[in-house]
Amino acid sequence: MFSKACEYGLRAATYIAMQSLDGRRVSLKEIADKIDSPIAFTAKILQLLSKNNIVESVKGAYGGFEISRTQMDKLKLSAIVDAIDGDTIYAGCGLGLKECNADKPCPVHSKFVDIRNDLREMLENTSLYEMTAGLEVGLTFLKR
Amino acid sequence: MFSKACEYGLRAATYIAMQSLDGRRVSLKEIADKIDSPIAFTAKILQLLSKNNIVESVKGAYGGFEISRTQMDKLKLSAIVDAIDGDTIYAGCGLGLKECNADKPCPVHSKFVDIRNDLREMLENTSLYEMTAGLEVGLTFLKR
DNA sequence: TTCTAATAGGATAATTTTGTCCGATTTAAG
DNA sequence: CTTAAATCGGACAAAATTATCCTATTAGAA
Ligand code: FES
Ligand code: FES
Repeated sequence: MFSKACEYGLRAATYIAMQSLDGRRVSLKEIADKIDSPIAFTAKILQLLSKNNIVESVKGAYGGFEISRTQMDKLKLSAIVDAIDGDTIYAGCGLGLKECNADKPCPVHSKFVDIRNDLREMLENTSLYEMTAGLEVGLTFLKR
Repeated sequence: MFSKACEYGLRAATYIAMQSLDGRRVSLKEIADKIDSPIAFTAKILQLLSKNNIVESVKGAYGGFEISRTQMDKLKLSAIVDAIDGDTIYAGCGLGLKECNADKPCPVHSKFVDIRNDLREMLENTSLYEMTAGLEVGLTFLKR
């Protein structure tokens, strides 16, 4: 569904948000450990999220990553997916035609757009703050 | 969403089904041309579909690929996706945890399963025969 | 029987994605 | 000022996916 990079990005942002709620800035090392991701690869993804103003990065000693309380309310999952995977999910045709195009649709188009729209709506309506809700009380997990 | 291989497989099977409706057995070359796919790669995919009894292959001169009328009614898109991409779509977690597991769900699990189930149902309920309907009358396309 | 056109299948190559390494830079503490 | 801990960023490496090439095999037709 999403690329590995995007999956790591979603998990990382969620973990940062959760810790930011407690006022804790977190390091790359801690993030990679808590979401079970390759550390150097995760660094690249966090750089990208930082450039897209999705997470805030602080360099130097005692630095790390954080997300402000107001940001994690406004920030939807779609922003993260857009930043990492681009619009392939929304624009791509289910059968792999160059782009999805209702004027010259592929045979699954009408059924596929419904599913894709549901996915899009879910991503656009789910905030990072919501993502943290179950995590804190141990109902949901970012690693097993 | 699907791998390139799977997209080619779905398009190829659909084209074969459509031609089989007219009693025409089609060659690899024709298929690749009509669905705009790399010929040798498409050959691999058709081998796989043939081994999984999704298409029938006939070797030698005047050979090619075909799908019987009864088969294209029974055959659902899910069979093709299963054969090529396996169960990653159904079993995979939206955030990339090892497997999707309701007992230790990720933060998007509850929302994600609904979308994934819709996709699964669509694939399981759409027959290859249905796929050919719009194609013959020029309402849908396998290439642009 | 021989020729020809087709799929089968193994080996290999190119590309993309994923992942690692290392030095540069930044920043706070001592 | 020096040191230590952290991100940044470029180069590189590994793995997976996509794509190509070539030979073997098959089977119909002349
Ligand atoms: S054209 Fe294929 S999904 Fe829209
Ligand atoms: S556990 Fe993540 S989608 Fe089910």
